[in-house]
Amino acid sequence: MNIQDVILGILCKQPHSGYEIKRHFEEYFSFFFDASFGTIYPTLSKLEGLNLITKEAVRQEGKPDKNVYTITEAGKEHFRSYLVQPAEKEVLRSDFLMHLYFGDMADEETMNTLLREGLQNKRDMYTDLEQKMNQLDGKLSPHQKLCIELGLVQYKAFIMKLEHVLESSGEGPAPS
Amino acid sequence: MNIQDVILGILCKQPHSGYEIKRHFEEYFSFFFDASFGTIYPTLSKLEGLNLITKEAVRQEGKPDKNVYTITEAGKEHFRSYLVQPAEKEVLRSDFLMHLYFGDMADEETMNTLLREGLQNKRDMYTDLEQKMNQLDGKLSPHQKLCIELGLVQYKAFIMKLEHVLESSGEGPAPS
DNA sequence: TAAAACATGTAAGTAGTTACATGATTCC
DNA sequence: GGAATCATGTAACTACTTACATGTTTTA
Repeated sequence: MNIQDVILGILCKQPHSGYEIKRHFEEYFSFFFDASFGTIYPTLSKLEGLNLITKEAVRQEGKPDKNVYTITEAGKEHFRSYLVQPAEKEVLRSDFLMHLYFGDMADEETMNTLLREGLQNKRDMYTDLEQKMNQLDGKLSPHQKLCIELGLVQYKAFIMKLEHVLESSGEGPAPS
Repeated sequence: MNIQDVILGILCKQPHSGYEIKRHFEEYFSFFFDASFGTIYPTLSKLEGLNLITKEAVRQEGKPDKNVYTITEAGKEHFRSYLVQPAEKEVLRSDFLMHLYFGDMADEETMNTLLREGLQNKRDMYTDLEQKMNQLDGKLSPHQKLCIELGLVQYKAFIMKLEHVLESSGEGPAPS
């Protein structure tokens, strides 16, 4: 998986500008993928050069003009070949877990802060994702809904485990 | 968090060669961090140049010689300053979820394979991690054990959700 | 009139991977 | 003698991020 595949996937459904693609990343799958404008725009140029998408300038009222990209038949074919490949290994990079792993070298105060902030952070992520699912409910395919639900159950498991640990460590109940 | 911090953290406990550091990555935290030899060796040279670690050639019997690196006081100080920083945002990159998200564009057979392979993959990861925890039980600090447990509960939640989905999709019970 | 949102793009740098290259030593 | 493991390193490349640069339009 690289950004090219993801952009082609988004454009399969309907044409979008680079700005809209970035919004799509944030709205629909920020929890398992992200990319910056610094990658999106050059990638769109590259895909256009490969004739996998075409560009069209669109004037807007009340907003600056935008470049809207449409996928070509070759682009769709390219995306289909991505889709039937086996999924690559999932990669997690967690600075929280790294801090926790080396926790014995830090003082108790630092570790308490780490755990509390880690817990609050996951609670916020859970709430955001849940809200997103409720807002988007009608627009989501069953597959897309499952994506979000898989995120939610994993967050929930993490939260419950950490709450349990904080509760039984003599710090009193973790505040909700 | 970058590789430098992680290597310094490992060397805080005891001196290691580059090869041993790679083994440590694989054994103790492959599920939330990884790095290749192509990064480890240049990073060790760089850390040595910064006087954060020192190198010593060690002859071994029955094995090739190795370069063993020891952390300096400056290196320890550097690592401590990493440890008290707030943890960076966790990053997940999941090709499985991306495939699932675009599932409507694939046929049923492809999606079934994806879900089954995704489930089996997580089950394998769960088993590996569980085995590791049991093997390492005596060597692990409570913090380190919690790291692994947080991994396990999240894997478990993913597995249970996917099993439930596969069971109720008329495909018969998912094989264990 | 300033901030926020919309919109596009580039340049420099970071942080890594993969593949290559080499060699010792052990075990089957 | 060949595979596996131990061991180190480099070169080319990939894939990004961050910061910079610019400009429009709306909203408070």
